[in-house]
Amino acid sequence: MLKPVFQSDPLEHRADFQNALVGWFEKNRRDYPWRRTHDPYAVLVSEVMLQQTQIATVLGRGFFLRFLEAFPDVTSLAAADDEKLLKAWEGLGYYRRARMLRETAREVISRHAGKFPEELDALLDLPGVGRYTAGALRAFAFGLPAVVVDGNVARVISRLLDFRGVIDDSSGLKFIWDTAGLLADEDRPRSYHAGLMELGQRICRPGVPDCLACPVGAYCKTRDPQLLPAKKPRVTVTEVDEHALWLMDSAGRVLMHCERGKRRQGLWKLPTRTAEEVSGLSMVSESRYSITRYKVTLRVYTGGTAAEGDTWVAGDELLQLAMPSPFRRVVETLVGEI
DNA sequence: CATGCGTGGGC
DNA sequence: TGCCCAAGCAT
Repeated sequence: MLKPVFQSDPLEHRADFQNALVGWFEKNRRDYPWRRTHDPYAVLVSEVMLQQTQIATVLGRGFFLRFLEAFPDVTSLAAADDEKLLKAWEGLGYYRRARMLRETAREVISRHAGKFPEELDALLDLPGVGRYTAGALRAFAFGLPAVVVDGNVARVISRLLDFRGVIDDSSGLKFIWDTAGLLADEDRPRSYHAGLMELGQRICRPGVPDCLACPVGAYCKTRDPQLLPAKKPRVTVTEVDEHALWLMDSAGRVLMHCERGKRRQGLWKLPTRTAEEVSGLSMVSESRYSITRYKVTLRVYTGGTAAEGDTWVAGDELLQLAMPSPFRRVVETLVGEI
C-alpha cells in the first residue's frame, strides 16, 4: 500500500484538516441533483432514498427527480395514496421508507405548520429520520452545524485515527460519532460534510483506497487502510424455498396477492403457497434472489386455486402494480410468454 | 443489542 | 460467480 506519510493528527490540527478537505471538495465535487437545492423537503427525499442505497441506483434510474415531479412538496406527498407512493418507490427497496417519508410530510404539516424544524431533537422525532438523516438535514438543507456519520464517514474516521476496534458495536459507534463531532467544521457544514462523504465514496473507498489521491493523507494515521474498518462477523446466510402460483382465468386475469402486513402493505406478489400446496403442480419458473440473511429459491407453478385475500387482476393492470423486484422479474417473464 | 427490511453495483 | 456492502431506521 503506497500511502502518504502521516504528519499531523487531524484532531490537533483541526482547521488545517478541514481546509484540506473542503479545498479538495470545492474543486472536485460531483454535481448531484440534490446538491442543487437547499429545500429541506427535497433534501430529505434524497437522504431517505440514499439510506443504504447507492448513488448510482438513485441517480441512474431517475428516482429522485421522478419522485419530486410526482410529489413536489410536503402537501402533495402528505396526500399521496399507497398505490402512487409505492409505484414511485418501486425498485428502490426498503419500501417502509416511502411510507415513513409520507408520515413525516404529514407531521411537518400538522405539528410544524408546514415548515421543517431546524432543531436536532425536532428532526429526530420525525418518522424515518435517525441521527444520520437529521444531521444531513441540518448541514445540507439549513447550513447549520451538525454531526453526520454514514458508512463512508465511519470508514474515513476509522482510517484517519487508525481505530482498530469494530465500528458497529455500541463502543465503536460512540468513538466514531464522538470523533466526527470533534472534527466537524461548524462554519462550513455543507462543504465539510458533503466533502467527507464524497472522500469516502471516491478516494477512501472500501477495500483498497486511492491514498495517493487523498487530500488529507497527511492527517491519516493508519498504515494499512485495507484492513479498516473492522466489523462484527456477518450473520450466516440461510437457504429458503418460496413457492408461488401463476394462475390465469378465462378473462385473462392473473391471480395476485397484496401484502397486508404493516411493513409491506400495498406491495403485490404472486400468491405464495407452502411446499405441500404446490406438490403435483408443474413448475413454470425458477429464480434465485438474496434478501437480508436469506438466499431464496423462488419457484412458480401453474394450477392451484385462489385463497382468502388473493385478488384477480386484469392483464392490462398487472404491470402497473408495485411489486418487489424478484416478483416483477418473474411476472414480466411470464407475461411475455403468453 | 439483534434483527428485519430490498436492491443492484462492483470486484 | 458469489459475496460484500451502500448517504440507516425502527423495533
